[in-house]
Amino acid sequence: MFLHVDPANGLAIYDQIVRGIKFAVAGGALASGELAPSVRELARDLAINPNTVARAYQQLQSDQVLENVRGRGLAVARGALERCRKERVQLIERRIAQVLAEAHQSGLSERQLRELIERALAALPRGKGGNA
Amino acid sequence: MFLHVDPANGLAIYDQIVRGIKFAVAGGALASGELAPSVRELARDLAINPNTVARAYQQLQSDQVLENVRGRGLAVARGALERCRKERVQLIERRIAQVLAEAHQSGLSERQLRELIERALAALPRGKGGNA
Amino acid sequence: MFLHVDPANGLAIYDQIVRGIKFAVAGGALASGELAPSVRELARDLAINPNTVARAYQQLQSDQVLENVRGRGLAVARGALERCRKERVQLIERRIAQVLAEAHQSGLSERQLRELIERALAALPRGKGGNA
Amino acid sequence: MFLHVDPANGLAIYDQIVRGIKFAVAGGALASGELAPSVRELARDLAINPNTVARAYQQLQSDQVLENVRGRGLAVARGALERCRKERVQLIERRIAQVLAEAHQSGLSERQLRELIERALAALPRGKGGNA
DNA sequence: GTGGTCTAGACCACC
DNA sequence: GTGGTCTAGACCACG
Repeated sequence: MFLHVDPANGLAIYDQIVRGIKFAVAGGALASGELAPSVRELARDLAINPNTVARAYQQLQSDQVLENVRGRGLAVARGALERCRKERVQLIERRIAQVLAEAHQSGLSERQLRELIERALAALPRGKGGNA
Repeated sequence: MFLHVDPANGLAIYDQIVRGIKFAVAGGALASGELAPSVRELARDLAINPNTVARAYQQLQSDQVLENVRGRGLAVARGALERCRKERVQLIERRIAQVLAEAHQSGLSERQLRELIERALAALPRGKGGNA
Repeated sequence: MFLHVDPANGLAIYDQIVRGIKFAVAGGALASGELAPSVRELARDLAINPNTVARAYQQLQSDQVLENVRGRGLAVARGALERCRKERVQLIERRIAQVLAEAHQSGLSERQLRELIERALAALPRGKGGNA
Repeated sequence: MFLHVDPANGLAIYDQIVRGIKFAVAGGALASGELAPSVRELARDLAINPNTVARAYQQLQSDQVLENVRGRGLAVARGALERCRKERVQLIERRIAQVLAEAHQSGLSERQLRELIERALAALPRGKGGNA
């Protein structure tokens, strides 16, 4: 399964699903035209309320990442790959900028910041990046 | 004034106050024993409800950053400086690690990440850090 | 209902709720994982304002006695039983020590003190203790 | 000085003064007819606000422990000794009963209670009791 | 003047 | 349905 959900994440569950699906599309795990897992199936797999999955899928439709294929389910929309890749970079870029700005404004010097960043980068699991 | 509040920040207002006071202590703007702005004064200055300030101050007391001096107001507690500095670094470290891990897990390579980070660092306002 | 509140107690209502819930956990009336009464329900039962209950529950969360289960309510946290038992004994021990020290310092002899204590113990309702 | 005040006691300062004076009378440190320290003197000695002392003295007058002697100050009233002794015992008795009842109701057995009490009694400073 | 508490009622996001 | 947040206004004790 390409999707994990952590109820204690702080982020809303439905939001984690939205992000998870978008990242799956951006990373190629879900190709254009392919069907996303059904609401019931995903809800069962993640052990969450189907309403929550439905809400996430609704937003993914309004974001034009998924589209309803009558009688078959929800498929990855045409053009979703580019949209998701762009959004992913934008999203991450914005969050990085925000966190760094906040940190800097709190009184830490850029030197101290770089040190923290290097430590964080060193702690990353190896060999997963670069698929997109 | 060493404190700003943005109601559209996503973060709760009372939480922004808590963080703001803690950062002010960590950065030396509020020294041990000094009185924090009174509930009513801060509420007036920030144009928010006194209860919201009171709630923030309440939490700051349970975090041992402020302490009640009966009839005079809330003073910065002994040991608050160290506590706030430690907490500031921990908080920022945790957020940086979280954002980078998320970004990396989303499929970006470390090289791409570094590029985004450099762009964000370059965009920081100069010459404010290093006070602590 | 395992919880009573007396507005004329001197102790703040929200504090009585905090203590009541902790004692309920310590005494086994609320087991780990079980949901505490909802804010609105408890407010209705105790005939007080929901905000007052919410405030108590807020503190119980920061004390790691309750934890938020999104959309379902507040559940007794893991480890809350031990925490509450320990705290109960500490709290009572501290109060007893404080009262006795005060009494002794006020000029009563230990003999007089013991007499008062025996009278108080004799006045206790029988057969309720010993559950923990 | 027969009087100590602890601003971090939780108990209001003026109340600590009231109790302190009453206990001083009950214990014989202040005899009937003797003058209590002046408001200014006591305020200086305890490093507190004169208003606070004045408030305590006001209550002591309404409790008939002190009485105004025109031009000389506040003297211990006739009959104050008996009144204070009685009140002292009542006060302590009530507090002991309350604490023990609370403790017992919280789920502790009488055996556990006795153990806590013995520990507290053992921790008392020796040889001060019995003056009254 | 200070903070502490409580009530009342509103709006929000989430499940 | 759940809790979380904010506003508004009142009353209290304390110094």
